[in-house]
Amino acid sequence: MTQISASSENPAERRSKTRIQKENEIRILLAALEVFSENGFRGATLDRIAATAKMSKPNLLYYFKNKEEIHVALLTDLLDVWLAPLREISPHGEPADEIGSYIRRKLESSRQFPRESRLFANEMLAGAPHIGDFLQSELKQLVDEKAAIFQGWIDEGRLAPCDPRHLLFAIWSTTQHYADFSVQVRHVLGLQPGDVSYYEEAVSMLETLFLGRLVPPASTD
Amino acid sequence: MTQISASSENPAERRSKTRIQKENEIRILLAALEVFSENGFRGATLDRIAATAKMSKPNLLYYFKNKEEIHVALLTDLLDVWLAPLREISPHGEPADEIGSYIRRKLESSRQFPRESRLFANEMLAGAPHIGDFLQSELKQLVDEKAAIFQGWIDEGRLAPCDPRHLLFAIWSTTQHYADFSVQVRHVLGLQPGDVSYYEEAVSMLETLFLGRLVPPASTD
DNA sequence: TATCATTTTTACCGTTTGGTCAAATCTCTT
DNA sequence: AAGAGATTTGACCAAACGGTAAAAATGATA
Repeated sequence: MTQISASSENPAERRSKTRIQKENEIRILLAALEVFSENGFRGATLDRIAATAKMSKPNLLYYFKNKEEIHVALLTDLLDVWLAPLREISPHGEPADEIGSYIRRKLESSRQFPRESRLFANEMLAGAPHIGDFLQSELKQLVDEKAAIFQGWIDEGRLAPCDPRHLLFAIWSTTQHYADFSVQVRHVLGLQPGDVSYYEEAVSMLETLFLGRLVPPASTD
Repeated sequence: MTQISASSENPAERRSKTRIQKENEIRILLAALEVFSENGFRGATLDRIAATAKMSKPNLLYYFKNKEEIHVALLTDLLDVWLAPLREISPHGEPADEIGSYIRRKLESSRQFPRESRLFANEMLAGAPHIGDFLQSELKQLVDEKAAIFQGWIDEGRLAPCDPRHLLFAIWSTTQHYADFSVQVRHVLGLQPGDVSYYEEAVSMLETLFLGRLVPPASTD
């Protein structure tokens, strides 16, 4: 159903979680994901989360001590999902293979977890008040590491000279766009609300863009 | 200072706007842009907007009859800014020139109007409740028109075969990313809060990506 | 089935929110 | 300098907000 892990520890000092506790924490996190990802932290309300979870507000607060704790629990789960595709980039493969499969993993992640992607986007737009530290430490470190791999390829002439970190930005933005701006994508393509058929076209476009030559040299005839 | 036009008509049936009216509407819209772009529509409050505009809340509501009217006024101004760079794409230029200058215009727009970009992004994440019509009609129409230009270039072999609308998505996402996710960009690059020096690198990266050949064919030696 | 811990609900609290109203103040014109 | 219209404010309201307390209901276990 989802990767949400119910890893909070609110009804504190409990040895192990009861059946009901595990179920309800997941129900709450799923509802909160829905609400936070659409309205951001400030725009979300406990009443809406409780209603979405089909649960009374005080009952919800029995499992999480306040609004922020729910948000943090969601973001914590999210960051693993976010980093996973990036970790897999290997220095040993061909640049085209590595970049290609990274794009496919990110697109797949967008398709599978659009709400998680929008949750992340909302946090960014708000200035990353809750995950600023993560961005500066964990993410920066991983980016530096992977950027070094790209730089190695550039030095060997296997990748066009470019700023590797900006290459990553380009991959992130193009792939996440299909989750974060799905409304726009659907409206422009004239698709129905639930329709996500555009993902196949997206794969093809981004492979052309990142791996092929989009614009051939101008002919002079 | 900005392109905000103070084009609302709230203190209704007034023939022409007074000096004070024009000034205050702009003050309000600037403050609202600040607040809406960070927190989205639901996350923004009239109190915060009023405080940012250094104005009492009832005074603010003297100029705009409610929260939504301010938001709509902002979005209306915004859509012109958003479309402007797209309108300029001409079928008569070289693909590389047209796409290249479109990218530069969009990046420049991101640098000049980051808050407008985030306002737009917030509206998308919330499911475009206020500009769904615009997306389906005006934007779709313009996209279809420009996509036809791209398709013409593809048919003439001057552009790699690809879905032109997805090419536009790729340009939008990569360029807007620098405004919408500027926090992430800065944290990953290790820059200070106000620093937007990365825009030059961005231009260079996106020109390589869209106009050059990023990944050369694998050598077999 | 009695017991105890867990879970859920009802009733509530103080604050914030979007918004109104009427009185007070200011600005512009004459 | 006076009057009319434009602007601003303080006081207020009902609803929504995040959150609490304690009792009631349920579940697990013996």
